[in-house]
Amino acid sequence: MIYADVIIDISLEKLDKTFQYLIPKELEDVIGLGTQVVIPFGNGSRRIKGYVVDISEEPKIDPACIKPLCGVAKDSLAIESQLISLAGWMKRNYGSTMNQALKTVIPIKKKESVKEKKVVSLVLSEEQAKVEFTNLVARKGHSVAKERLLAALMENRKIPWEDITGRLHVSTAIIREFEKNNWVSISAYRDYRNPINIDQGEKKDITLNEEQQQVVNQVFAHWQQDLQKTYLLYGVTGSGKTQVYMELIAGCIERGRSAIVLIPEIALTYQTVMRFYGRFGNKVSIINSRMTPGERFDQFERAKNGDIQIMVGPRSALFTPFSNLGIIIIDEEHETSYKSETVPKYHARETAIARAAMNHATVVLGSATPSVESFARAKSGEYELLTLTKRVEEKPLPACEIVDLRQELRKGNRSILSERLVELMEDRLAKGEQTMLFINRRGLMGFISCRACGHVIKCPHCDVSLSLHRGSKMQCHYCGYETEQPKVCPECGSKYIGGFKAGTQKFEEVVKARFPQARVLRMDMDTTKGKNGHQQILEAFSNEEADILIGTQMIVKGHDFPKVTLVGVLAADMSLNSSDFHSAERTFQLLTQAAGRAGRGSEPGQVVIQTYQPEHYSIVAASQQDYEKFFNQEILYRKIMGYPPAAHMLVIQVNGADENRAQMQAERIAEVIQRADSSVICMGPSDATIARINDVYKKILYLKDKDYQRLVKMKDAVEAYILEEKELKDISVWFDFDPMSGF
DNA sequence: AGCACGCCGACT
DNA sequence: GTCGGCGTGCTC
Repeated sequence: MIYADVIIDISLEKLDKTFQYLIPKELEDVIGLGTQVVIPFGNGSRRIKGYVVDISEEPKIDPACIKPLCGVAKDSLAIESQLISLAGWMKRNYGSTMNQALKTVIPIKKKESVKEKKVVSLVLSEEQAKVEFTNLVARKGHSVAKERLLAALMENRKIPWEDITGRLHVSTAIIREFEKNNWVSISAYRDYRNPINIDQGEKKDITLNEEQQQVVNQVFAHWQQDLQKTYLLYGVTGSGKTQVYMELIAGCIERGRSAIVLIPEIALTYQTVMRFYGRFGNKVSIINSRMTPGERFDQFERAKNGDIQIMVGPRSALFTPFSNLGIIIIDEEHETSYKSETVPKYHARETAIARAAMNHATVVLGSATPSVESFARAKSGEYELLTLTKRVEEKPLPACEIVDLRQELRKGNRSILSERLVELMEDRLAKGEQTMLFINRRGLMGFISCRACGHVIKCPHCDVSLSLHRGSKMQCHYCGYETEQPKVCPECGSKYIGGFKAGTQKFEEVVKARFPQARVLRMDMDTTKGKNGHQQILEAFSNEEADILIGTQMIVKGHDFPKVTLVGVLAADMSLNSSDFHSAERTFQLLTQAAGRAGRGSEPGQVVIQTYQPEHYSIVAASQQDYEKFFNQEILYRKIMGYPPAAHMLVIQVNGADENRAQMQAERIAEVIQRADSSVICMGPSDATIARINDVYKKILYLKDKDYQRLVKMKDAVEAYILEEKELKDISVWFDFDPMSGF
């Protein structure tokens, strides 16, 4: 007996679960994941449509209660089926429930998200209505609901559907009856929101340089036979990867296929988007995180209807329902934002390749600093490598210097600004050129510690250091807990307790004090809170309203400031010291990108990297802008240590409010894994880096194996165990394959 | 969403 | 007792 898990019309949140149906023998070959089927539903077995989301041989309920499904729906939408089977793929490979996977793939139509409002309007004339109303009243309280509705309609001839079922509390059966009696009419209307409220960009004719053209030709040549292939476009900063993307997209559209362009959220700026509008006009749509769910939903509808051919957006744009997808481009493919942080914890790169395989489409991964994983695959021939080695207009790479902060300290300079950096900044100020100072705040920064005993002030709920904010308030970044800064150390009573000076705010003060004549701008989470906070600051800096821009990661992503000739990296090792095997890779990427900001205009650029570890290979390679040198060192380290891409990892996180129970269950899960396959390396359980968030304890199991599918099997074994154990209700288990950030 | 079931008050 | 209306809960 083969059963199918069927999800009823996904647009309805209330029926957000699957139902099991028996697959008739003659349909066993026809029905697969994503097939749209007709099923008997509810009392009276009325026939409705649903999608097959899973197939199994085990009945989940009493088999006698399972009805056979009626058949395959004829007018089934190929795109939806495809996205549903993609969701199934994600469920299998990343670990989640089918519903979680479906929700990431298909946006749920909430009431407000589809702007399709049903309105009930009165057909009866005022006199007729009065007559009917008195008739109802004459029944002396037998039809209170009908009275309510009719009275409301007499006051207001048009009432939205939700108001009737909600505010008036009248059931739909009554509205239907009114309609049948021809008392009211029900009308629905919809209109799309259009995010493109910018004027058409000026069209620039782009001519590719020889190298770019060659890369494009290489892909086109392959398209003669087949579109399905994955490329890694490795191009140094400023080599014009975007032009190549656009040429490929144009070629794709000529062939009648659509394109998806993924861009990290942080780089999804006005500038970037305008380049696409400039070239492709109204064929393009965008989605971003600032849009409401409704706006995003509308853009997906436009894609489904074929109104647009190109979708530009962050990770989630991968699920744009194009039926004739031809190419998926992932810009800055090394970015961590391509890995989902919520279950299913999918990676856009792998998922894109899986989706492309369903459409016979091309995937192009682009980066100046490819992830070690991708570059290794390109080297092994799994991806085809395309390279751009020349900067557009042959601009030289900036000159890079490393400053050893240990020596600065020996010289007696306790400031965070080295002598060399100060000297160069003064020079730029005198010449009227701009400086960017980059600070990596994702380290141990801005916390309060005691210099006498070393005690660090932490959040009582989350076990992370509190950071100092304006005034003397201290706040937890995870849960928002706030407290007053203590005057003496709560541990030893020493009064030598204070901030570790290094937040962007603090740093801005230092720079302002050192260069009182300079105009300084700061860009971080605090100053970009407003709607266009980002853009305002970047525009101000671009218009030369400031001499110095201080900021975190967000200032190094893809903005062109021609007047910037000096980039200072304040403490390169900050990211180097995190407890994550990606730390060297992250550092190299950040440094390379920060350096790439210098010398975008006519004047050559200069870069100063301050560090306590000047001999570290990622810093040396970054200063020389030598990716391959870095890669060769890094891949060696990954191989020795058995980290991806040399092996695959699976992190299993066990969450529970009761620490002992979480620990015990984590141990049980470890046993389950050992029993399932003792050759898989399984470590832990141990505490997560942040052992407790919002009073939920997190225990970590960590598996390693060369074979990804073997880890998938371990995940399946754990899932089966959880399903079996009813007493696991109070704990939750998450899977994270090849994690990108710490855990 | 739609359908049955069961409760409740009024009327034969 | 029975009938119609209305709220509630379930649908493999």
